[in-house]
Amino acid sequence: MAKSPAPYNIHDYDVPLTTVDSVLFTVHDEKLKVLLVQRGNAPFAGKWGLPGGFIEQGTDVDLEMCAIRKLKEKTGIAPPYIEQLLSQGGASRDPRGWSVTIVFYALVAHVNCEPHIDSVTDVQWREVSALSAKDLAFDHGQIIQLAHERLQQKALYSIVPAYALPNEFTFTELQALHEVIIGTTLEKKSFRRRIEKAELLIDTGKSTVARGRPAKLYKVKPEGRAYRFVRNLES
Amino acid sequence: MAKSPAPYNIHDYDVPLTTVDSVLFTVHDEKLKVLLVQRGNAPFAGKWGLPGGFIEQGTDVDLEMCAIRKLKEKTGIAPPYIEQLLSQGGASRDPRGWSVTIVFYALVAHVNCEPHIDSVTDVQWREVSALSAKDLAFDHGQIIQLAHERLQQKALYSIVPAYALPNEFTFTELQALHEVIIGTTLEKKSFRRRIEKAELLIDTGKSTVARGRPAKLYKVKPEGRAYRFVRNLES
DNA sequence: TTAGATAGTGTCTTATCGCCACTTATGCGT
DNA sequence: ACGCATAAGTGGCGATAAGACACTATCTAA
Repeated sequence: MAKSPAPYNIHDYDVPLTTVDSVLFTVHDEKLKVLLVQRGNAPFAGKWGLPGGFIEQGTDVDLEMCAIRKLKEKTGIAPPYIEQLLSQGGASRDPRGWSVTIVFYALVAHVNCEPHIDSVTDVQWREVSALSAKDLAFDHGQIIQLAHERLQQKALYSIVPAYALPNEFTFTELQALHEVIIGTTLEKKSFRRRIEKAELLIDTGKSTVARGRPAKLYKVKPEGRAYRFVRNLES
Repeated sequence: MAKSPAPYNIHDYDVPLTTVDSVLFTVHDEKLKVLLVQRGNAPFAGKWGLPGGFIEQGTDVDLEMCAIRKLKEKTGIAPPYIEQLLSQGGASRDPRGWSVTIVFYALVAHVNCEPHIDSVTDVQWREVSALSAKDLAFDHGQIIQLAHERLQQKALYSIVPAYALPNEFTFTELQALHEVIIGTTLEKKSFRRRIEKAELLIDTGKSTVARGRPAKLYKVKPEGRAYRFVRNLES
């Protein structure tokens, strides 16, 4: 327990193996998907797990920046939305010993990272409803389920899921997205009333051109990003 | 980056100084209070901070159990309610280097730990509204504020604050507690409607004896503890 | 010009919430 | 013993919000 102030030695403390992982969601083909990475090293080599890893003490200024760095490496871009989910830690979740993971969940538009992901083989979008916890590394199956439940709450009470859409989107697209996340249909009028009351969207003035009546295009208000925002990809 | 499976050496990894801290709330004299501990060692020796510390890898099975152990050491009992708040981590929050703290918040009835705390000098209940962030160790002032905000949400939408009361309590006591937490008054009828609809309380059949009409005594349903519960102190 | 398709609105009904007065049940002072 | 002060608990009205669903609006394609 000798403790000289300046020279800090990690061996003075009973410190667990600490990592940062993220559950990155997107929606494609009307299905909710999550980004998984095939592990190259033990433990769980060859299995698929969440993107993440060790903190780089010289690079990462805080936990969120660490999570963003890892996601950027795997997808090519920083996600427009990220938030801390929870931390899991215990003696038995990693065969190497006591470990802790700080988990974030994040959203990204599928189109914005498709090219980068298509170019590698060890990173894939996987449908959430088709995942089996026992096929995943560590306790990542359970963590994904927790993240999904949190995202479902967000879909019911906020417009956070909008960050899984391109910058400009229609009301109908947003509703369809929310429906995919929560797994049921929503009333059109009620949905619109709720979103309008929140006043978190800006009418861009533009409209879609397609079969049927044109739909107004909206984007998320910058102030709507009261939660910590990451990077502004809009013009 | 050499990685032999079995022998695990902490120095192979860039691991931060990881600790577990808790924000333990109670209510006494119609004021919301939080448990603080005076630090004996550097950094911030002499300053007051949250109860917590390093994980004991041989003792603690997971993060929550670690938090409970620390609280038991300081108060003499395990809190009837505890939940993870968030994790803070960064390069500059601890002068010793990159550090992470996993923070829990918890509730306890003041009467249940008063004797133990009165017997020591380095543990105190401190009024939340009278705290100044700059007088506290690390970023603990900011963390307490976040915990308070979370508790306020719980007071508006759940009966979690009930765990800061003795096992049996009246509706009026519960309402007064919620009012202290959120800092405003609540409508009696609306409050009762909300609590009754949730069906999380059991009528004990007993009543108070005092001036005025006797009040029914309730306790929290065991199933009301859908959130992870800690220890059942009731008979 | 019209049918089909999709966007967006009007409006009735139903549930919920804030509000406040009223009733109920006790202790206590005289 | 009686009524008054005190605190618990309820009734009920009007405002607001939420669900349901038919209706209108505006485009493309043939």
